[in-house]
Amino acid sequence: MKNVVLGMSGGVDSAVSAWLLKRQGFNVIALFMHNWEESDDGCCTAEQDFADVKRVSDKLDIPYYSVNFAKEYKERVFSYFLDEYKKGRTPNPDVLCNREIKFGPFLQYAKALGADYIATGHYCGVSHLNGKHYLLKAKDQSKDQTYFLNQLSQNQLADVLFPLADIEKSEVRKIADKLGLVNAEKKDSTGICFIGERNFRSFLQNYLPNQRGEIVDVNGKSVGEHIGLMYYTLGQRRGLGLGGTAEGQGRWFVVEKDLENNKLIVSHGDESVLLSNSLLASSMNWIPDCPSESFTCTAKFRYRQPEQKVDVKVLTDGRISVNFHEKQRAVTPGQFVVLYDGVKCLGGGIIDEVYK
RNA sequence: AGGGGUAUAGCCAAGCGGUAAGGCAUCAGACUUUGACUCUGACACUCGUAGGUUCAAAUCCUGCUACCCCUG
Repeated sequence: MKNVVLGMSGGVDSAVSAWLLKRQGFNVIALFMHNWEESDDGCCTAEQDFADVKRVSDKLDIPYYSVNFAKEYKERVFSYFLDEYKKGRTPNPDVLCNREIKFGPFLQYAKALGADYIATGHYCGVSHLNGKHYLLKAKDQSKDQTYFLNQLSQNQLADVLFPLADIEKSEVRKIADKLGLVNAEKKDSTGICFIGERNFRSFLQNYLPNQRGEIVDVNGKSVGEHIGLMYYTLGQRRGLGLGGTAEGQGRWFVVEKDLENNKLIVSHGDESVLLSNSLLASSMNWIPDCPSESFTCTAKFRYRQPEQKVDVKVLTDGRISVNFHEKQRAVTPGQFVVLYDGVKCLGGGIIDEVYK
């Protein structure tokens, strides 16, 4: 009997994953990760989650353990997260969390425990052909999480199982309900992985100094004050506090950050200034290999966005240039561009430059 | 201290005697394993202020106050 170490979060997805794996004949071991030390009042959600892991594991009659990677998380994910914000970019920590934690120390720990495979409750699939490993989109397109896994290497994908590849989310809920799992109705978790949902501003404020500055419109006219550039991202409209003008109605959007002068540049009503035609991305990861020097495929520039048609060119330094068939709104440096060919996720990279 | 204009929620802004449109912001939900976007809902017993006319005023009249503009 093969051993599978399953990352169990306390949520319904990984719980049902455990049952599915067990039904497939695996010897399932649940492993809960504790990766963030709550220093503030964000009261013990991790403990709550672990309590759910216990109850689910008992119900399914599988052993469970807990492991703490808070140090690794801080060093490999959180530091990057803060660095990006310092540069005025908008990072996606959860992509890194997968590459650096779940498929890093967690994977190694599982192997040390004697795992033949690791598994997670991600909505995505994996397939293997001629020694190559492919990352596939989930059957439930609306929940597909390949975007967050675009940085996984061949080694990281070699021995992983994704039990939810072919199951709709609604089905997962039904199974949990039928099994009588305590988290059958538990709300999906959101917010930064392991850190959770919290007031973004007050959270960041604990780690980064913020400097108030001027908000100016596209013509350079001062229209307000911002509370620190790091709190804003391109295309954002909430939190600006800017009201109506005599010129007409419309919403204000963040168009650009001027780090040098600590100015936030906004546009009123006209969103066309947020549209771009192409981008440059680095830190490319290919799954399994770069298809060719230039090709056409689809891409996402952020999670939960419909795929867009693009032309990709691989540059000599390994970066890629991506041209959009249709202009895209608010493509943002720091976010990942993830490429797809049908159901296959081809990999992705970090957006460095965006061109109008 | 000559003349003219404007004063409606945090910001724009309808209303022109019959019992306060709309937009933005804000807040709350929904959506969401980033940050956003998006969607839904809430949001002026009151119209600068004090009086007056009227069955009835934000709407008409008068005084006051504030701001703006023009001429001195």
